[in-house]
Amino acid sequence: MSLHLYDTATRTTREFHPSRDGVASIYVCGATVQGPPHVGHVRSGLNFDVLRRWLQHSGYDVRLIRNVTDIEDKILTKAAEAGRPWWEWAATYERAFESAYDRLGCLPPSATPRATGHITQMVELITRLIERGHAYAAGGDVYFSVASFAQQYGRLSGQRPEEVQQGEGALAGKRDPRDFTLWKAAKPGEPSWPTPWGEGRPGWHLECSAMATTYLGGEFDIHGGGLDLVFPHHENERAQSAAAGDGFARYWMHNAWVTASGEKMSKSLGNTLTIESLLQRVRPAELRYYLVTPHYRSTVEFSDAGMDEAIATYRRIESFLRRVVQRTGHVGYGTVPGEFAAAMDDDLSTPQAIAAVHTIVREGNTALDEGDDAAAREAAASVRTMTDLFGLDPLSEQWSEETGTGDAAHRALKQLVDNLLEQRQKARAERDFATADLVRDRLLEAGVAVEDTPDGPMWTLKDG
RNA sequence: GGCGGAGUGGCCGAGUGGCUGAGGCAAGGGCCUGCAAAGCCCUGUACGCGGGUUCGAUUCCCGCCUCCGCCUCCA
Repeated sequence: MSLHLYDTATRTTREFHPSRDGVASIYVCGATVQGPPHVGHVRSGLNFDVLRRWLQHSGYDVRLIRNVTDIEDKILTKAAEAGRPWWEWAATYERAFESAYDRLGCLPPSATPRATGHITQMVELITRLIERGHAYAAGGDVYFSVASFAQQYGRLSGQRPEEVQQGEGALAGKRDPRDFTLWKAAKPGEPSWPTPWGEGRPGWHLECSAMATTYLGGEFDIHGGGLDLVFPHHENERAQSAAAGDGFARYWMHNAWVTASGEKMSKSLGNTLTIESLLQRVRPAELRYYLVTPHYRSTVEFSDAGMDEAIATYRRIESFLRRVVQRTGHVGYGTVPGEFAAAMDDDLSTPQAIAAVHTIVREGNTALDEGDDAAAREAAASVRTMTDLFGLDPLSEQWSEETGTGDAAHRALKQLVDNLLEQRQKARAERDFATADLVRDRLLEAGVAVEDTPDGPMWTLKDG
């Protein structure tokens, strides 16, 4: 089976055929950098990171563009309220998003273009639209004429052009309430750029069309983003680009929400959970496991119980790999079982793919118990590869406990613990279990959990 | 009002016209273990409600109930 993806535009699952052989081009709507990232924002980044990894594994040269919206009403408002320059505000949260993606193990996109760096391309796109009769300038603003594109408008989101309303309200120069803004005339004190229609700044949707085609060409493969972007954002992007004569995206993918108490997590509801606060109590890999394991089109109801379950499950996989390393030394990468590949090819059915991981983990544990080291190693190698496709390989540089602890400090700790464990082993050999247990309790108090295995004691840092 | 998604065992969460409700978590029993932990094995009266189609529906069709989302900035 080859890769099939659910396409929002056709509401069907279609076989993936890239526009250029061997290359997969993806444009993902990234962050509007107006505040700190929360779990929901990051879920989107994570979902598309998994898609990207799977495409790469399938042999594609992946071009992934994830934009940064760094000019927009809210950024201006919030920065003004805080008495800070808007560009500093945007840069601050852009770094916060970068850091969150990074800590959660997202591979860096091919590029992360900013809206403010592509004004020229936007002006050019507007010019094309005006020439073709799909846009008009009015008093320094420029609008897209929905009526001029009515036969295609609304198809992505299933709206009827007659029913559509844009939220922008009745602006002065708008000829039709359904029209939307491509370019906004500058108000006094606002940042602005010169254009043939006067000083102004980008409208909401224009930047994505301009950036996507700048980097990926007039026609590209996948356009992704959160479900809430389908209308009006993506509908309008598509209209702009198609009206300008570009083929634009061939597949539209949308990830579902992270909810809290049944409601969508959003800033306006004030029920957001920032990455910053979450990572104070869970390890990044565990949070990633929680967000990446459910299907990307299913809502994730965020809960502590759910998080705890993810932690327990991830640790089961992790401890299997640790056991194998302890027994047999370094474990490399292996092959992916057919069920795993089939699940991933079926619109990234991650729940079934992860079930395949668990099956191999169980088989590998059994092999360990039976002393079949070769089988255990093979299972472990397979598990590493599968989890790596989720960005979760517990033995990877990114997640293994050896990193991030500070080398000298970690070496010292390792030596101290190993010494104590040596003493404990001696006590155990002499059947002095009181001493052995005392050592174990002391270590646990210090945050080091010890487990005895047939291959000797294993220890891990207990967090929290 | 327009468009769309969802309701499966104690919990999370797949899936299918009948064969064994995938997988995980939790629980109970067992094996292993100095103890603990981990691991392995075994155990589970499900598919929101009411109709219909069918030899047979959780799965298809109709109606209803409940929850959620987009249509205003939003991943």
